[in-house]
Amino acid sequence: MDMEAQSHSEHPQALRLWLRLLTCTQLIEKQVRNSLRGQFDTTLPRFDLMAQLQRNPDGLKMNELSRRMMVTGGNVTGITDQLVVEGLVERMNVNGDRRAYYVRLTVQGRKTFAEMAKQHEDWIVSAFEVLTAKEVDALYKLLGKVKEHHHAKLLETV
Amino acid sequence: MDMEAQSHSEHPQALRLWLRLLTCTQLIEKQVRNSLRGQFDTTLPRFDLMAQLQRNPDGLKMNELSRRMMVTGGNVTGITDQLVVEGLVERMNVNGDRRAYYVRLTVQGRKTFAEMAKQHEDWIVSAFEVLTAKEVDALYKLLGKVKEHHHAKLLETV
DNA sequence: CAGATTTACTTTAAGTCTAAACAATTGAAG
DNA sequence: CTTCAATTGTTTAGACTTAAAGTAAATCTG
Repeated sequence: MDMEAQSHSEHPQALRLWLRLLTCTQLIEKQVRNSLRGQFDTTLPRFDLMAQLQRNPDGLKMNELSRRMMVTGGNVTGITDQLVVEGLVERMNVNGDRRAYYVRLTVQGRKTFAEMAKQHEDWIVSAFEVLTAKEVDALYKLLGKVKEHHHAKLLETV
Repeated sequence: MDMEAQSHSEHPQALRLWLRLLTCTQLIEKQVRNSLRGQFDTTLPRFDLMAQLQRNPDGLKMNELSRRMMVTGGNVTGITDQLVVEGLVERMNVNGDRRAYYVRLTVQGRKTFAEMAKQHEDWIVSAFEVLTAKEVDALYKLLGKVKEHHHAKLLETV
């Protein structure tokens, strides 16, 4: 029993697809959240922020984090504050711009994230292990079209 | 620039797929949230709850709503309270069980939801209009496998 | 039928997220 | 140089979400 249960047959196929897409994402996301909490006593937003920093060892400015994580700046402020208190990330001044700073992983942050990332990868691989390599690729391409279409629509009215 | 930007090539394809799945879902979901707020001054959770009730005209009990919406009971309590205040849903006693009640749409609720649902359907159809009917079907089936696999995994260890 | 367990729902505390208002700094135009 | 606009980040108010504890009613069990 979930979101897409009982989607009526008169609904266009697009609506059923949307409900299923949402259900799949939520199922996997909930499992990742629970595992992060149970095994590492942390949360998905914290993990996501650290993942961005792991990919950018020199650090990212707040607005860059905000853009990459697709959340508002105020949100990033709060999550960063917590990670700073936990000693996992640090704020560093930007030469020539006293408004901004770089956020980057501390040594402890890199170590902690590496452990989590390994587990996280296993969870994700497990979530899709039912698909063949070809199916993964097909799914990836189809979603790519949807994503590009969304992007194109945004530019349309500019 | 989004979540899946810069996913490193050494990451397994499953991880890239997950980031893209997440990105697609978030893009569409954010657009729906914004439109619901802008055009109807309401939120996605309120809409989702009303959508469940629309499909079940006789009403649903709180735990049924919770299961279908895949959120906790406490959450449903809060959303229902608001919709009751707004006159869009009502609580009705259940014969023979004084702990429970049915939640169902009021006349006003049905009317309001019908207007929103029409728009909502357009937004969703538009999100996937880039795909052919065959592609929609393929995507639907692939996600179905992922969903069933998740379900099967849960039963595994019982 | 009395006590214990389960079920249905609510409340609470804490984290997440947003939009909007705010503060500080930078940069550009006159 | 001065003013004005844009940029960077924070704060605030409000909604959503969860897990866990709490309340009340139903059900099971001896």
